[in-house]
Amino acid sequence: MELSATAKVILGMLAMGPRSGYEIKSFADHSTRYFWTASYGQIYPELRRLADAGLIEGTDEPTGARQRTVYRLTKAGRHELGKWHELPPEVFEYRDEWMLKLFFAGAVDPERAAEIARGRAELSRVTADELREVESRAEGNDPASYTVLRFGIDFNEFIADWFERQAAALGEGVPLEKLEKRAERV
Amino acid sequence: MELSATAKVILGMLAMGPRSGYEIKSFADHSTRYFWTASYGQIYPELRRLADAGLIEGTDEPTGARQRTVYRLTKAGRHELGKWHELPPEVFEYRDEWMLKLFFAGAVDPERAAEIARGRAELSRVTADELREVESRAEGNDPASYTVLRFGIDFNEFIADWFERQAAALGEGVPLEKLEKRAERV
DNA sequence: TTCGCCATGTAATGTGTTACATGATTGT
DNA sequence: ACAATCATGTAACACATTACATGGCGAA
Repeated sequence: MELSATAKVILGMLAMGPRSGYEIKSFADHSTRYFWTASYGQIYPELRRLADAGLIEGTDEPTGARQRTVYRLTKAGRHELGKWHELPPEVFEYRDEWMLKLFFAGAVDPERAAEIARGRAELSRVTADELREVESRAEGNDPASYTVLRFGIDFNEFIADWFERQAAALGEGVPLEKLEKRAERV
Repeated sequence: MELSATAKVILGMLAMGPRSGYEIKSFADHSTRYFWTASYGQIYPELRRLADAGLIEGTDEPTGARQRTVYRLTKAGRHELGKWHELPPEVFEYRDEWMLKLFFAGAVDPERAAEIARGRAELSRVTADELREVESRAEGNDPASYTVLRFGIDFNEFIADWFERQAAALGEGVPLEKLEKRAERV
């Protein structure tokens, strides 16, 4: 059975414990979203498909009159998740508009190159800060998921440092002190 | 005017010089594909749309009886490209199945974590080698596009080194970072 | 003559986001 | 009473890949 992108994240999260669709989404927004997103428009229909296929099962657990369905893995679901997990990963997608603009800068507007590099550095600096926030709130992480988080932090810091150096090298009319201040923040 | 993802790469490449759809595709396959892909199914329809909108114009330049249409930017196209280039970049997408599997390894199969980390390292090592190949064939790169290439190499090497270290640590059941922090505290 | 490359294009299918729509509960 | 959050779901639209389909050219 072929699992959709959203099925993979749903099954994985249910392996960590029973959850509602809403909880899957909000957990994803604080964890996997940096490398694997999921939207309601995908989650709810997929939850239904997975239940129809017998990989998960939902039980009604309302809060007062507020409807709520909590899903958990079935034996078949756990088996399917295990089969997927054993397979060599295949999906790797990276699309970065900063890189595209920088790539064309020479033919479009060479003066802009350093500015783009600085912007890219800043983006990764902000992302690293967000991830450090996630890290400070995380409790009892197992080694593997902590590794993923740590990778996010280190790799974004690497990118930020790298492009700050390049922005200086690509040389433009930004006062040096501004670059230096940014470098000090590391 | 809103440019589609494919319009951006087409316009940028035509700014470097006139090209056929086929040439745009093969150039993209050797340059932007690492951060911005384009397929024939998008390129040819988009070429028609851009020509209809007056941003590019095509002239018939067949090779013998083999049909061939070479496109170049119009004044309006160059203007539109410039407007896009000035805007702060917005698209950043990163989807990595290795990270997803590693993230769930604790709940699915902890023994597999080190293996996934090693696989991820290997993937980036191979990509870095491919990019070094591209670098050796590249001639007369302008500083900005060379920066993009160099970034690809350095960042993939960083990832490969990082995950090789982690694979060793995960093999022992503890991520490196945690060991280091523990050592610092003592 | 066959293979690899040049060259253009369409159709089916899949994937995913965004906006919309509805309504309950909790804390201030 | 209001805002934030909990909670579920659909419809329209956009985007992209893959497979398919066609055919010429040049070299071994």
